[in-house]
Amino acid sequence: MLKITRKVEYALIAVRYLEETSEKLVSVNEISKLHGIPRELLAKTMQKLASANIVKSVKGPHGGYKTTTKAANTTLNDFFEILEGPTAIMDCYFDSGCDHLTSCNIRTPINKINNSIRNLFDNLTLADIS
Amino acid sequence: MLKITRKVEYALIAVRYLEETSEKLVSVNEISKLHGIPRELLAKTMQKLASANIVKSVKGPHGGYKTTTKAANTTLNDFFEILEGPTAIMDCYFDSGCDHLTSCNIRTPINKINNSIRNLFDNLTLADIS
DNA sequence: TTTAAATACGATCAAATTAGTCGTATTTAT
DNA sequence: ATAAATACGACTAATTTGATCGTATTTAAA
Repeated sequence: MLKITRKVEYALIAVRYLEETSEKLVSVNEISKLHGIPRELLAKTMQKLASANIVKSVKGPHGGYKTTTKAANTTLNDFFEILEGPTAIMDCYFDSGCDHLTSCNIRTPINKINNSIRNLFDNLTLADIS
Repeated sequence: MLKITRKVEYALIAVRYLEETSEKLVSVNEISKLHGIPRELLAKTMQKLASANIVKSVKGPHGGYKTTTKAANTTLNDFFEILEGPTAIMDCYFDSGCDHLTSCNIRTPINKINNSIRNLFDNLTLADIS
């Protein structure tokens, strides 16, 4: 519970590395070798960041990624959701295929926890945690 | 990521049910049937809460559980840790069997996220989310 | 214009975590 | 004695997460 996934870990590592070497294009290969991250997994992660405009991708030889201006201001909530879909402490929050809704006595607690976490991550940007 | 586990879910349901019917002893059987929770799993969960003094157990016929005075003031952090062990967003926080420590560029971010979450859950009690 | 280095993306396999079950022991009111 | 309850460890099943593979696409440079 409450562990971040590898995807998020790798994405954080990559974004921070890109910020350090800003301007220059950096390939997945380089990051993967330097930080001992499985290449293909990092590649997919970068693709998600690219389609959310956190990083810009350039194909072809000497291609790679660099951060966009958007990167630093991205909230943790957005960052997490880009990589793993909606953030919620329980699935019933979205799915609502729960059988026990009538007898459910933890809706209020779950909502409160949820809102607290969301509020926390909505107010922390990547820059804030650097 | 950031999902609560069934153990926590079941524990919350049980504690809230016990609070409603306070004073009276309630058996695992009753809670499990009423809320459609696997009996044995709930039983183990209650045993953890009992050994942490969140609830008091009474054995024998007409035995069961009831909440202690400690229950309502328990922080979410304690509650989660009783059920699942130390809360941290990454294992390297404890294990520190990480190979990449020298090249690790996300220690600061991880620490900041960790502290934020811990701070959040240290300042929310079971009573607060009711 | 071919080649090689890069991203893009879906499918599949492996590993780890979480959820649930089972068996047996212990306590205790009746 | 018996039955209803908690206590607890071992085991199995299901789900989620992590990693790999194959193939397509783009594009700089020989």
